Amino acid sequence: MKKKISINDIAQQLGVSITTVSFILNGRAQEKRISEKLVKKVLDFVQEVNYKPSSLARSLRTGKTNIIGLMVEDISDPFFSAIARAIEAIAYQSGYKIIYCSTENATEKTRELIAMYNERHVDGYIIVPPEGVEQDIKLLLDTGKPVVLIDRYLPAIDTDFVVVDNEKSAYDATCHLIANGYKNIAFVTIDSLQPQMLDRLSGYEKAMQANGLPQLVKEIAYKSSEQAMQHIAAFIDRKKEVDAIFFATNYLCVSGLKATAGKGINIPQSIGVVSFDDYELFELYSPSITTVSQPTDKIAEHAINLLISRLKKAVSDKKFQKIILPTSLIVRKSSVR
Amino acid sequence: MKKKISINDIAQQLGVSITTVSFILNGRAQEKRISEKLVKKVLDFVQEVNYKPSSLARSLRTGKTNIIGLMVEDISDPFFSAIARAIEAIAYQSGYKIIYCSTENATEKTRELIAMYNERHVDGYIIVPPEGVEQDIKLLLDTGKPVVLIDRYLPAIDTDFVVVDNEKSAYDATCHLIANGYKNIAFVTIDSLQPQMLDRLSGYEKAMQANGLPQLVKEIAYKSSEQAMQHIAAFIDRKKEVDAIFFATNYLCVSGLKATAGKGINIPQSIGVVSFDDYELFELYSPSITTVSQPTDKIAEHAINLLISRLKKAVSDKKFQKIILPTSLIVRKSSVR
DNA sequence: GCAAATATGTAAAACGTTTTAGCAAAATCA
DNA sequence: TGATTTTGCTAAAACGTTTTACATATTTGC
Repeated sequence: MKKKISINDIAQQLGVSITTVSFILNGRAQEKRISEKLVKKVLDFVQEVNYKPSSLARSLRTGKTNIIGLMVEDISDPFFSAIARAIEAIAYQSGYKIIYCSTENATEKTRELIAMYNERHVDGYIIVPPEGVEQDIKLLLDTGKPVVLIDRYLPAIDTDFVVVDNEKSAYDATCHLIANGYKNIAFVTIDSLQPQMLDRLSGYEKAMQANGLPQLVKEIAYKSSEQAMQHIAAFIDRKKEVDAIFFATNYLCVSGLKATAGKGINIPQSIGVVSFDDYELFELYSPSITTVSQPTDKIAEHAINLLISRLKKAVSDKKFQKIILPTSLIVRKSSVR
Repeated sequence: MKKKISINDIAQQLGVSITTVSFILNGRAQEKRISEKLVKKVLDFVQEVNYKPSSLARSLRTGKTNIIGLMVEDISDPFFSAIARAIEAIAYQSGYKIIYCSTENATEKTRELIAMYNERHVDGYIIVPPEGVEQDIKLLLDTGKPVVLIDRYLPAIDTDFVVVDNEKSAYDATCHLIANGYKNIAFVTIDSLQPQMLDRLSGYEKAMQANGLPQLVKEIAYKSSEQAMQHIAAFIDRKKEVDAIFFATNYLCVSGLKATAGKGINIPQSIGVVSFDDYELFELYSPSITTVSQPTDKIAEHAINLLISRLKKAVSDKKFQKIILPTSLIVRKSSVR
């Protein structure tokens, strides 16, 4: 079993000092007036023995790890995995690595994960925050670690965030259903106080109100896909008057489709459907499902660039950026009759 | 901005030595005969100031990071993300953290990622290997880092792996189509020499041969979902005699469904469909798609337990485990007529 | 020919842990 | 009482870097 080589070995074998090797490897040779001859000698040798500095030791010394912690709700949700991959790609180009994890929207798990990331000395965070982690995030900010929130923000926390215009998006989507002749439009959401959910609800409510239509909101306590399906099925059975459903998230819509699939309900004739968050399934489903599509690439781009710019300048100008992006309504068959 | 507290601060403020604090925190107090009184005093103080040891410093000293590198082909593919989440869950329970990334099945990217993980001193690896990374993996093994391969193995590398019985699975799935009266069954796969793909092909070939049926294999050079769709569409147009398609991966099948959707082709009447790898879409699609379902939980469980057991015992008994798991055929409407 | 400036490099501290080897005081023994 | 053992704790090295502050040789200026 081979032993890893260290900067010390390099220095010894070449008969120079560790300092010199370090300067050369960090591109400070000219500044430190190391002769070109020696620079070449060292670089060649380093190449030859395939020496890689220990990032552990380097981080210990510099206090920087070049690692960004990314915490999303569920890495297997296509919306979040799309964002994650986009963020990763940009970060790599700037020399940052991403380590990600799924919070499952659970407060306790998230707090533990934050503690773990903090312990691992990640340089900065991009977080999709569940409720109840305000104190933990404040702690990060207090210790000088930049935090960018995405998908939703925490009203109590003053920091950068990137979200979409949830209220307007929901308003527009609801109006689209109304324009297609639907009148008894139900809004199916999760029982959560998170701002993005409240904004979507508010958009729906305003649209219905503006059109003098009755509001019908169903909150699901999301435990599992199976349970959600049953609750939605029961809801549809009970509320015969409903002629359209606006699902507040993609996974609620999937559960909803499973619920209707069993009943032989005709979409879009007997019930119109619109969902938040696009998904490959919605494009291929029969009928295809109309969705509010979030600009995942833009979200990723803004978030990571914002974070990197914070990391670059040690100065923390207290001007936090609150970025609100527009969505696009992708009209498919499920909402047109 | 608060400063992080170190073991040194603890020791100073309590008027004891660093060594003592370290022993107590590592649960070696009794062994080292530290008085209970002092133990309590230290633990209380540590709790009070919420001290967390620097994992960087610890890792530098011990050579262990308690981090496992997980490299899958595409973290946004539901098959891989399911495995990733299961692995993560088990690893956490044993005190290991997972950092994952997507190789995109690209040799160069994977080699860079391996180098990066190595540089970060991860303790062990779980890898879905693309072609051409044999040397890099051999290097890891030579430096004493355990590596478990999943989904596929590398014939040239002797190490642990967990795969499914691809040949038998493909054989059975093909026989299922044959039993339902399909005769001109095409096998659509990617142009890859990876063993799991060759095994699936081989299973198809043997089944067709055993039943005296003509073989028709279409290899797609997978670049993008869009391109794959066009190639499959062209293939279907050209080969009018084909009455069933067996897709070798889930993403090929999705492209295939997009291709047929445009043509008004009737599944399962005019063309039967079976896919490798289950997927939520396949359950909800009309008609629902028959799939070869891989036991993602079992794969994850075996892989992580194998790796952890290697990490626990420094002894490397050269007996590598080659685990081959069975799949299950989930029969849905797309293949029954 | 001598001081000053420049060129080329290095010693050593620091980052925050773990761990080996050992020391002083108290307790036990004979 | 003096030798030995036990108890309770600690000094210092090591892990592999970065960086500050300085050292030595050579060249330049006059």
